[in-house]
Amino acid sequence: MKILDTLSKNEKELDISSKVRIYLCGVTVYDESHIGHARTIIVFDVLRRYLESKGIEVEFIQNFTDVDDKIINRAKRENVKASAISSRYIENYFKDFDDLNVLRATRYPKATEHIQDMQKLIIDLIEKKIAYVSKNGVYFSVSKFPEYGKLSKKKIGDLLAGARVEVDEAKNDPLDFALWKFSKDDPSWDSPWGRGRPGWHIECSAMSIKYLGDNFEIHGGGRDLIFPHHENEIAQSESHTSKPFAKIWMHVGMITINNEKMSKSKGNIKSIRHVLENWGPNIIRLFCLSGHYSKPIDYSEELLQENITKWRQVESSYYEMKLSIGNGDTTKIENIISESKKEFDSVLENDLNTHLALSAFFKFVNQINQLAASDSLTKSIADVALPHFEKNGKYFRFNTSKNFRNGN
RNA sequence: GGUGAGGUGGCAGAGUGGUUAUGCGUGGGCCUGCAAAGCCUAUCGAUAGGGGUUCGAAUCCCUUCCUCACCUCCA
Repeated sequence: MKILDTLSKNEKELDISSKVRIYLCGVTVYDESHIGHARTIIVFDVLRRYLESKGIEVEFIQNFTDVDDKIINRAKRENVKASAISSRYIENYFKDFDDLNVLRATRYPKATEHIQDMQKLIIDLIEKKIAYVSKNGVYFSVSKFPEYGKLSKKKIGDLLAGARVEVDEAKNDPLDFALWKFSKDDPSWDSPWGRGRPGWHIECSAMSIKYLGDNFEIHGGGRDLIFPHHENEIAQSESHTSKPFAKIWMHVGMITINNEKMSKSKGNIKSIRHVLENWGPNIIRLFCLSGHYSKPIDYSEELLQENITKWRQVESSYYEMKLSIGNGDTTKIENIISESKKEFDSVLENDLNTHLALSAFFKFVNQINQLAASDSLTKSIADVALPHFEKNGKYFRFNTSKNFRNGN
């Protein structure tokens, strides 16, 4: 299987010689998840299901960032502990994503439960003189990692010219980023350097290495994480292990509304709960998979509506197969299925092109509906076609059986 | 300003040198008590503009314009 690797800018062959280890940067749990989160996670869900369907073992780790300024601010505003906020939205997360039929990850490590692991990593970086302690915390010294910028293709000089880096006299260099921030407020832990909390990026380095090792197969997330988050993760992790961090960096495009990124500040967020209530899980999954994962998808009623039409066709074919009777020749359907399988696999093997995979599936569905319309869909055909239908459907994890009023 | 990704029919989305797939939409028809769904059939492009390479370009090169993302937290 080939996957577009952000770092090398090439499609790279996924190593399936043994278990495939995937680390996906999850969400910061300070509010409801939105449809953009859903897209990234659904794309990885399909990747994972596809690999597993091929008999490949997948270890899938997805973190929760449960220590963060946004969580702390919200906790202050509501006058509760930060942990109350994060546990509320973790619960919320599982509710949303279970309803979206996303398989649970192998493990959901939380930042707050890996403070020791992060501190160990920071200690190592300080010993290597790549990190330093200053007035406000511990910082990573970007100048000690010559390859800094290799993922996002940024040059250090350009970054400085951007002049948007925060000015902080406690840092040796404006580009340096925090590994540990001193603070005595609510979520804080003792450390060799003083009480405080971890910086954002260090958790993913510490947890991915802990659970997946130094050099795992795929590290993923939304495109917006490329810089600075993943860039910083590479700097920390590779400085620590002296090995290439992830073999493939896979980034999922943004969901936009009127061609603008969904974001809190623009107030154009569509929460998963909202979309779920209005359209349901199948339509959301179809919508999220309707374009290539690396490109943006524009959220619109029109596109969702189109997916409703498609979903009805799928439902209809399932219903027809379930209700079919009689015997008949199955060679034609066997050929259709074998074509469909071939096409389905080959487009997914080619950088997980879910849009084309869905096309292959819809083509098959349409064939079934044609047979049904001409009264030639027999039970013997359905017996051959249903397993294929269900297998395809499983990759996308559509909810079928529940929805059929006349289903057996 | 820097970096990256793009600009293909009303919309979505393939196609990396040789009849511009496919789906949605739209028109007509079949089916149906009506509608929806389903099925059949028809229908649309001068592939952002301009130059170049070539027998031949959406596809390669140059150039102009436009869009988005990242450069601050972000899936």
